[in-house]
Amino acid sequence: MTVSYTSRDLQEMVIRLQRQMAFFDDLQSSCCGVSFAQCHAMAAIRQAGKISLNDLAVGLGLDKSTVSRTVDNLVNNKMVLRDPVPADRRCVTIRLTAKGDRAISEVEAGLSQCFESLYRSIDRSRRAQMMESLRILLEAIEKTACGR
Amino acid sequence: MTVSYTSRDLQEMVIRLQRQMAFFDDLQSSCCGVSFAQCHAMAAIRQAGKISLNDLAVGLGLDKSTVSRTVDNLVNNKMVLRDPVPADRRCVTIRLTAKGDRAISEVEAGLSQCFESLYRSIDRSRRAQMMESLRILLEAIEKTACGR
DNA sequence: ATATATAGTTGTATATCGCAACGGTTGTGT
DNA sequence: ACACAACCGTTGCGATATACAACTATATAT
Repeated sequence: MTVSYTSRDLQEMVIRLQRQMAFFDDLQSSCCGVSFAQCHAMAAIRQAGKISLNDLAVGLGLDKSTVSRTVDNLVNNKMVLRDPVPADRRCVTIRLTAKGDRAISEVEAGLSQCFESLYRSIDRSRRAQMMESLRILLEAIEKTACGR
Repeated sequence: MTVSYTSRDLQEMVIRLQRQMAFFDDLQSSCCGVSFAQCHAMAAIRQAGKISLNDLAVGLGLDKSTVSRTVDNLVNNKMVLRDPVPADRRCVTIRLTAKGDRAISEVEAGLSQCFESLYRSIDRSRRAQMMESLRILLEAIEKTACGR
C-alpha cells in the first residue's frame, strides 16, 4: 500500500515546520537579555571577528540605519564595541565585548543543545534518510525561484 | 559507503530551511497590499467564516489589543468588517469583505502555486520518502520540549 | 443587587524596520 | 590641485507589530 501525497501535503508540512521553528527564534531572544535581531547581529559579528557597519548590514540583509541602531543598543548593553578605523575615518569596526561573546556563546550553546535533543529523539535508522530528504528539499527550494 | 551525520548538520539544515521559508512570509506580505500580520489574520478569519476578536486573538496567539489594531487597519483597507452581535453586545464578529476575500484568496493561490512548483521539482521517486521524513521531523520537534 | 467575569478599545511603551537627508571622508577625473 | 562623485555612518521621520495595563460596556453568578 503506497501512500499518495500531494503538493498540498507538502505545503501543510512546511508551514507547520515553519511555525515550530519560530520557537527557535524565541529561544534565541528570550534567553540572554538580547532580542532576536540583536542576537542575529551578534552572531554575525562573532563570525566575522570584527566587521564594518556596512558589511554587517549587507550580511544581515538590513538597512544600515536599522543596524546602526541595533548596534547602539548593543553598545549600551556593553555587548559590542564601536572602534574608529584610523585608516579610513568614515568607517567603524564592530566587535564583541567579553560579555557579548559570553552571551552569544550561551545562546548558541542552547540552540545546539536543543538540536542535539532533537537529533537524538529521531530514530537512528531514519537519520540518514531524513538528512538526505532535507538536503533535497533545500536544494529544491533554493532552485524554485517562485517570484524571487 | 554510509554518510555520517551529526546534530550540527541537522541544525544547519533546519536553519537554512528557516531562512528560505522566510521568503514565503515575504511572498504573503508583498503581494496584495497587506502585511504579513494582516495576512495571517485574514487567513484565520477566512477559515472561520466569521469570528470574534477574542477568538481570533487566541487563534493567532496574540494579544487582543494587537489584533484589535490589526483589524482596525484591515477595516480601513476595506478588507474586513466588524459587525455588532445583537445577542451579546460586548462582542463583534469579524468577517472578510469581497475585496478581502479576493485578496487572501490571491495570496493563498500564489502560495499554493509556489508549493506546487516546489513539489513538482522534487524527483517523483523521492517524494514519499521526503514526506515521511518531514512527518517524523515534525513529530520530533513537537515532542522535544526544549524549554517550551 | 452586587460582585465578578468577559469583550473589546485605547493609552503607553518597546522593538524592528526602511527611506531620505545629512555630515564627514575618501577617491577620481581632468 | 580641485571639484565632484562615491561612500560610511548617523539621525529624523514614519510605519508596523507587539504587549501590558487601564478602562468601558455588557453579561453572568451568587
